[in-house]
Amino acid sequence: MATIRDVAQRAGVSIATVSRVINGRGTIRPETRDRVLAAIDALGFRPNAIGRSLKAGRSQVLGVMVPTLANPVFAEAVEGLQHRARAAGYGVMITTSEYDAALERTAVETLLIGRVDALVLTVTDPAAEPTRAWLDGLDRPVVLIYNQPGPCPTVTVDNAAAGRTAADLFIRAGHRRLAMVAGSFTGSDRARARWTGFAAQAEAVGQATPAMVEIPFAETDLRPALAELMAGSAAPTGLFCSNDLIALRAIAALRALGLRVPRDLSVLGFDGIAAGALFEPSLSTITQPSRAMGETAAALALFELAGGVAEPVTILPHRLVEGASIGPPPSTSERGDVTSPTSTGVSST
Amino acid sequence: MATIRDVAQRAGVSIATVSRVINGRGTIRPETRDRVLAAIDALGFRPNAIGRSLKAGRSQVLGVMVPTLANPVFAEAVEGLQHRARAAGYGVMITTSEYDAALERTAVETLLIGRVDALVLTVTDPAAEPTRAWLDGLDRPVVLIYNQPGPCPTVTVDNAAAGRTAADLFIRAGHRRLAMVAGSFTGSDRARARWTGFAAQAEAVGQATPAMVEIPFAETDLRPALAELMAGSAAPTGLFCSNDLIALRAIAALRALGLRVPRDLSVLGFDGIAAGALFEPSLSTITQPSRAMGETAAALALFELAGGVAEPVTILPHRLVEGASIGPPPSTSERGDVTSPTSTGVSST
DNA sequence: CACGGTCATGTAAACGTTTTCATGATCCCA
DNA sequence: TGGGATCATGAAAACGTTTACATGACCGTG
Repeated sequence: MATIRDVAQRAGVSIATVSRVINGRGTIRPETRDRVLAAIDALGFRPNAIGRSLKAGRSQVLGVMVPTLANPVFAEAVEGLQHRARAAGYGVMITTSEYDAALERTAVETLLIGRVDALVLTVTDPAAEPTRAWLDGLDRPVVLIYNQPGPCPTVTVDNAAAGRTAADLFIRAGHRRLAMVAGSFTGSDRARARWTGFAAQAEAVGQATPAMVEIPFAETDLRPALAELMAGSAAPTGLFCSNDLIALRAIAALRALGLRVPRDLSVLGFDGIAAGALFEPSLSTITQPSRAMGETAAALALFELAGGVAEPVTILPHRLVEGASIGPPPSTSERGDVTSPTSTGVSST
Repeated sequence: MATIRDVAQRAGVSIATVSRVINGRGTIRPETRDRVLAAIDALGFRPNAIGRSLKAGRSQVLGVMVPTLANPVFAEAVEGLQHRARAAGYGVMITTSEYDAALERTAVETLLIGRVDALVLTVTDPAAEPTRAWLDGLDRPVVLIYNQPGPCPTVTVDNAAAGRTAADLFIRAGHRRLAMVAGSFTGSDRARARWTGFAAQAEAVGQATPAMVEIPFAETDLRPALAELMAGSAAPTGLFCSNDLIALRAIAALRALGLRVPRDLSVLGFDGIAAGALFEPSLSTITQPSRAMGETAAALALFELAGGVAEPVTILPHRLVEGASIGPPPSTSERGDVTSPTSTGVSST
């Protein structure tokens, strides 16, 4: 690997001159510049970013942590972020927490050791205590994405409002008994915010508090939980899923249970992943502008690196996309009964 | 930000001693170690990876380039790769090429400038000439993933064999006219390999060469292309899609055209993304072990960094997952006709 | 023609580590 | 009790850049 010194020697100049040529700083005699460029070319010299970073004190790298890349929402955000970062000459180091609050800290630690200039994170809950503590102990710009506004500038949608919109949609379609399912209400601040808006709106029109169903993130089979939820005469007719992946799994599980969407149960997702629109029935969902969120987060991080002070909260617009997975509630008589298997993770608040 | 010098001063020792404590090298008097550790703790000192890298000549970072993170296949591979890398104390810098061969070179350049120790890449075609040239001009370990074996160690599945398996599946179900659809046969070496096996197997049993349909990667509406393909009496009864995303879009497009899967057309995907199994009809597909491929690629890269010489080709097993999207071919009479709209990207070889 | 100013380039320090070599202290055993 | 081995630590060089400062050549002007 050629160094700046090799180039200097070959071009018969000092390393300072080479550096000036590379960075276009100072004044150089055209003939000298040509000699240097020729030497750079001949040796295939590429300035060493590490040496450069050491001197500059900056690495030109953004660190990103999301729960998983298996959820297209995060993958898209990272893609947008990466795009924006590259445009600014920044690289992106990535890591995943796998929805594990304990892993989060060490994962971020990995990024910090990699000496990223700024961080863009989605954590389980920025307000929860172990997290909040190390979060504002960080000595670099941090931008939260998807999270509820916390101790750092946050790029998100209005989850509570979206929850209200969700309830409204069901209510206007005539539903009177609602439920919501999420990976973990306690472990995800955004799921909680959506729940809050959802439940509040249902209550505001005099309905009972919706049922609350939690299924572990790793669990892909929703049949037991949904069978239990749907058993009995007080079963909900509208189901709000805290993300599209869960919504699609729910629809598949209901199908397996012999229930049809939206005839027996109306389903609403959240996120707006591409697969939802291809589904039959097409998934009604509340879309987040994931790519734009990633881009915005990158922009904010870069802005702070440039010395700016970012707005504490940047709310991007969510949008209701009506598909075919929501219909009118069934009249109680026309729904077939489901046999309830083993009880799993269902609670009512 | 505290440096090793600050720690040394506070602990009343030299920086060499601090370094030894940090890295557990050499022998240190317990009492001295404690003093140093206390100083590190008090100052919140974290060794600067840049200084460390400069000295070591290694950055402890792997660079990854995939076409996009929007395809769960790549996202999962990156997740696996990241996981494996982190276990070895390596970070992962990521970039996407957006399926653009011209962008690939500059994207990799970005990674190189970031001084990654090794690269894991999916390129459009490692054998195509501009690519091949810069690919083996690289001065670091490079591992290809998903690509056909090229000038560097490659982690992939046997795409040609998978193509044959695909054809076999259709043939055994009684299909006599097949077609394959891909984003770009010329731009994707793996799509081409699948095609080769697929077509060869069809021909081997005396069938006509399957029809070949190309749709640009960005195009999500397959209706025009499929309408044209399905028009006329010689329409195929089996459609092999070069990835699951395309397969799901195809099923949705066929539905929109009034055609049913598998009654009017059997569909087979490739990749094994999670959404496929949730679909109605569930998608028959050939799964690649994406996460394992990412992990393996990381392992190979790390192995080469450790001085090993990786096998030129690592073939991981693909697996046929039979869903409900493949059935017997329709008798010609029972299929409804389709009106053919504008002609687009259909060719027959 | 002398002198202030610009131009073109070189010298050397600095960034934060790791590591080699050197040094003094301590130890063990003959 | 002396001397080689081991222990504990320090001094300084090196990694590859950037950049402040220095230097000499040249130019134009009064």
